[in-house]
Amino acid sequence: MSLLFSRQCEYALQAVSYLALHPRGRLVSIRELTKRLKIPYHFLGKILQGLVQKRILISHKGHSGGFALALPPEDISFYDIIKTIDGTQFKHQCAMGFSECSSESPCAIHDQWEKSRNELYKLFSGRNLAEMANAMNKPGYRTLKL
Amino acid sequence: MSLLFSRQCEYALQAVSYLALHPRGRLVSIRELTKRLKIPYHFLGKILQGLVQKRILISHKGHSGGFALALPPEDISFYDIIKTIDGTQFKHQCAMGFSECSSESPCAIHDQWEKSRNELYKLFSGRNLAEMANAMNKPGYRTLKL
DNA sequence: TCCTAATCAGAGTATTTTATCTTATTTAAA
DNA sequence: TTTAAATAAGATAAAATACTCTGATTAGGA
Repeated sequence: MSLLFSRQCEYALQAVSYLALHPRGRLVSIRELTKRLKIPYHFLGKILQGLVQKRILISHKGHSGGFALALPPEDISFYDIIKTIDGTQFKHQCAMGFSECSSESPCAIHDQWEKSRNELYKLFSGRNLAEMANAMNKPGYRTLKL
Repeated sequence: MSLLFSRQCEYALQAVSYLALHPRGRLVSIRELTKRLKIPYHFLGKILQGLVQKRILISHKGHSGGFALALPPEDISFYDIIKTIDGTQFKHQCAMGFSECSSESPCAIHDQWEKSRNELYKLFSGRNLAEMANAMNKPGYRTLKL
């Protein structure tokens, strides 16, 4: 089971991060992405297709084609990806699964969870892909490098 | 899609919270629980069966049977429930889905996510059901009351 | 021009999760 | 002692998610 996001969404975040490490406009093939990220080939194809339709990525068919960010990395946040794939439920959902949970009618852990959730929301929406890429290029980071 | 935990786990947390509101040892039927919590009858039956096998609950068959906490509510935390149903992945898992993510080989958001995750872990493991029940009995709380 | 390496698109399959059905068993109360 | 109200347990169904396959289209390069 995945934790915060669906598999699809996790894969999308990974792929988009990888694209952000490349110079603007440079096309990266599904082949390269799936090899590097260990994601099933056709599954990633589908996911990226979706992001093209949502105008987050662009793609070129044919020989030496591939995918690239549609916008400058400064203008894309993780949350932009998350909401196109998993929707916006992240901002509202109760941790215990109560549908009617709110500050007027809270569950036993409503306030604390809301606090953590807001911090996470800030993390995902407040930083753009350029900042992410910078962080990944610093010496300590090793998970995703060109 | 559920967020932090599986549906099963959410239902279990709801049910166990409801049991904690009752006097120690008082049996509550599946019927009452599912009515009160709007959980599918047989599905909750299965879930509670599992918690009985894990010795978190006790059950009595037959007329006026039902379920109750196996231990004093002071000795049960949300995390006790979570780990029997969803396992312990919550404590380790990377938000971006990288399997090799760690402080030695972190992803772009590793540190911040770890911080939030630890706070959440404290929330779920550091408070017991008695404290939860107290919180739920205070005036402001309305989601779950007897 | 023709071949090959790509994505595109949609259908199809597999797996996991969620939910239901059915029958058996237990037990308190009438 | 009978009956009704419970849980136990296994089988099955439905839905959601994850993944695969295939054929079409596109476009660069030999």
